[in-house]
Formats: sequence, structure tokens, C-alpha cells
Amino acid sequence: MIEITLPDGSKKKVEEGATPVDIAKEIHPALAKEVLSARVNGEIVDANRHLYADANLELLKWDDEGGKKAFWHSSAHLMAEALEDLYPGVKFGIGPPIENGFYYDVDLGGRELTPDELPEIEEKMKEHAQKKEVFERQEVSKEEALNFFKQKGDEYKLALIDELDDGDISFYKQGHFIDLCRGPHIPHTGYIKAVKLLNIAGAYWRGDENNKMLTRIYGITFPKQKELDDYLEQLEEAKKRDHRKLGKELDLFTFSDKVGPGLPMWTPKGAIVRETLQAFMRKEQERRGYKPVITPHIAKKDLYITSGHYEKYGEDSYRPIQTPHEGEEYMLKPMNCPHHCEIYKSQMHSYRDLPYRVFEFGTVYRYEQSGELNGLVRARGFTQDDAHIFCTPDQLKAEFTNVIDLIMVVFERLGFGGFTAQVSLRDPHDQENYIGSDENWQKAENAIMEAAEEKDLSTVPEYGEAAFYGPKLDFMVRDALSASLAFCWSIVAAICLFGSPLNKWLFCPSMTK
RNA sequence: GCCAAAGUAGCUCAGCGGUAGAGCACUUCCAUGGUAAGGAAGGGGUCAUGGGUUCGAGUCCCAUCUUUGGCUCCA
Repeated sequence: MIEITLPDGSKKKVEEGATPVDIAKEIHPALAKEVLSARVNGEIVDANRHLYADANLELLKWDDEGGKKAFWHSSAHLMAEALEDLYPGVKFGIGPPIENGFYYDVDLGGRELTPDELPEIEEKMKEHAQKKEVFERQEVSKEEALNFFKQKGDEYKLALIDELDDGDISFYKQGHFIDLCRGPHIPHTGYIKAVKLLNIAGAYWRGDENNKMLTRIYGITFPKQKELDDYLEQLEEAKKRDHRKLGKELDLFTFSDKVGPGLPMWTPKGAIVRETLQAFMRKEQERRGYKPVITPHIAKKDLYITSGHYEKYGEDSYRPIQTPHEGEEYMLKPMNCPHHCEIYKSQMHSYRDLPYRVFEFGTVYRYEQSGELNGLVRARGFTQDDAHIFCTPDQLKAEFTNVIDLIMVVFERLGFGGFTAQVSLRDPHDQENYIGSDENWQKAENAIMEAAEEKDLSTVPEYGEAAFYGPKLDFMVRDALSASLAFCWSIVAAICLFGSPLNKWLFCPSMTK
């Protein structure tokens, strides 16, 4: 007998080799039907994994993230099984669960998949689901794993296995389908009652554009048909609230092929909305000691070479424009920071002048790849509410808290309730790409975190997301229907400028609109 | 940029080799005191752009532009 400790602290004696589902059955038979996966000593495992030692056990159901992930991951396998039936010889890349559903990257060997074929795949999935095929886990050696996929001729899985350590490789089998997989999975396919394949897209193998493009099939599944219906209805509702659709219907902004892609134009009605928002932002900032400034739309290339932006982004920017006679190179302003620094430098400043705060509704232009453009969310010309604060190191934290206050006021007024705040830090494995001393980075990162803590702001640290010149505090806002159109705004970048001759700290709270 | 799909009336879309269509919207007229209610008539489209095939091209082919869904990236 082994002893299992449940989340409420109660303990249960069960037979050695019992599974989480067995234990759920003992608690209540109905519960067993809802268990999708389990957390055993902190690790998420299959709901029918055999337990041979005392453990802490948490049963995960649909309402738990771990349960959902197992469900959707299993759904990806179910889809793969269906695909293998319908398209013999299909090869598989990766097929993970995602925030809403799952996808699988497949190589159909040059064959193109059309959306018309998706219902057929859905039917096949349901067919296998009804058979209640059990997900069986098998531990395999690296050699066995390689042999299996060599024989199958799936070079993608071979590449994946290649990177795994021997002794840490497992297969999962349901029906006739066997896949390389870490798990965990739900007990059997019968849990999947409702299936919808949503769209098809190209995706590079391993996200590298030099690699072959695979076909990515997105889908979602639910334990109940009603849940799928509700989800699809929610998607429809989200579509109705698509800013591109509303922008057209309400006559707020427009695009023109002649003006160019990604270059929105605000119509009279849209301009009213925008002006109103700007007036609000201006007032809030002026009352906090920010002074408005105005800067030109172009600047000498040298400005961005000095700032370091040219080296970092120059290749992917609009090419410089030249003066007709002298051939001097000017760039469209991709950001306002260097301009604001020049304004600061135009006069001598005493420490008593600090903090020095300026802001601008600065329109900037950035080249974005054509495939990336998306309404006002990703445009080639857009206006930032961009502010810069010059302050001394010991003012850093106070300024940070002030900025957080400002953001909270704005969010509250705009009704952005459900935001998340992310502290974007350096990539610990790649210190090369950042300018400035380690010491200064430490100071800046600490100031952000201390300020966030002081304001009771719960933040998520994200390594490798910092700008090259400083850590950021990013606020991500979702639209009204968070389940679907989860678009994020990197609304505020709080930045410290190092290596600057000013030897002062610079903040750059900016909001994009 | 890459893969895929798409671009026909103000909007949503049908037509897929033989003289441009529907619904909604719009205009005019009629009807109408009862909760998004009707009837009649009418205006409106070089069917994204440029080439090609054909007796004949929204319709087939090629190129370009733009949009959509993803991939990659985002100061």
C-alpha cells in the first residue's frame, strides 16, 4: 500500500500501482470521469499513470490549466491519427496544445490541404474518439525511437529525438497511431466529444524561415458539444468587435492602396476619437509634470547610428532618403527617443532640474513585413504617446512608481481591467546583445521590480524580452473578448539609457495607438 | 518576406467562357398611429491592376498590387 496526500491534506491508502483515475473513483465515481490529468509531486502526468510510491496528488479537471492542456494535447494526437488514416505517408512536426486548442504541423509531401477537407478530418477524429482509444505510454530507448521513425520515414521526429537524452524518451499510442511524446495525456479518446478544425496556415519547421514550410492545422476540442458551440459563438462575437470592421462601419479610419499598406488615415469621425484620447492623455501627463514637445518626422541617419538603433534595426528599416545635392542621408523617424534626448541636451541642466519629463504624440514610421500588417494593430505609420524622463539614479524608483500610477489611471479610465504586467529582463544566456554595464542593468531591473512591488502590481518576469538598452515593464491588454482576439499591447517601455554621455537615467514610457 | 486563401454595387456575397446579379443600404412615390412594418419604381459596378489565350474573359493562364489566416520579427 502507498499513501497519497490530496490537496486538502487528507491522506488515502491505495494499492501500489493505482492510477489517479482509480483514486478519483474512490472519492466519487463521477469525479473519475472528469479527471484529465494529475499533478503528482508537482509534476503533471497522465491520469492513468501508475503510482508506486507515496505522493502528493492533485486531480486535474477541465477547469484546470493542466487538465485542458492534456486534453488538447491528446486532441492533437487524435487529429494526427485521423490525418494518418486519410493521408498515408504524412509526416509530423510538432503538435502542442495552445491557449485555445491545439495545432499540428504536418508535411503532406507536396499535397495541398484545403479548408474543404477539414470536415472530413473532423469526422475521422470523432470516429476514433468514439472508439475510446486508450493513450498508452511506452518508455523507449533512444535507439528504439530512432529506429521506429527511420522506418516510418519521418525526418522531423528524428530531428526531435536527436536532441533528447536516452532514457528520457517516451511514445504514446492510441489506436494504431504512435507518436513521440512527453505527455501527459487524458485516459482515452472518448473524452473528446466535440471537434472543430479552425484553420490552416503555413509554418516553418522550427520557426526558421530557412527551413521547409509545413502545413499547420489549428483545431479546438471540448468535452461537451455545448462548450464548442459557445466557443464558436464567442468567436463570432469577437469578429463583430474586430477593430478593422468597426473602423470601417463607424467611419473612423481608412486605408488606401494608393497611399500604401499599413498607413492608416483617420477620417473626421476617427479624428474626433483620437483627439479626445490625446486631450485626456495630455491633461494627465501635464498634471504630473510632463512638458509637451514636438519633433520632426525625419532625422539624419547619424542620429540613429549614435543611438545604436541603426545598427540594431537599420537593415530592416525604410532606406534613408537623400538630399538632392549634398546626398546627406535622412531617415524617417522610427522612434522619438533620440529626438527627445537632443532636446534635453540643448541646454545645460543642473541636478535640480531633474527629473526632466517630456512627452509627445510622436508619429513614427517603421518598415513592417507585408505579411505582418494588421489594421491599426500593426501598421507602418503610427503615433505613440511617447514620454522620456531624465532623472538621477536615486530618483529612478520614484519615477517608476509615478509612471505605474499614470498607467493605472489611464487603464481605469479606458476600462482596461484585465491587463497583465510583464517585467522584461535580459536573456541570461545571451548578455552580448545588450549595452551598458552589468551593474546598471541590475540597478534598473531592481528599480522596476521594487516599484512594481510598492504599487502592489503583480508582474510576470520574462527573460530575453528586454530592449537592447534596458529592461522594460510591459503592460498587455486584451480586448473585450479575451478568449479569442488576445492581442497584446506593449504599452509601456520603461527604459534606462546607458553608455550615454549624459550619465543619467532615461525613462521612456510610451503608449502606442 | 514565406505558405495558403481571397479581391464583383456603399455593405454581405452569388455568378466561374457567351449582352453584369441578389439581399441590405440609397433615391422617388404609395401605404401606414402599435413597436427594426410593407408595396412599387429607380440610381449605382472599365467584376483590384496590367498582360495573354479565345470569335468572345469576373469566368482560363501569367505578372503585379491589396486584404485575410498563420510563420518570422517588432526600437
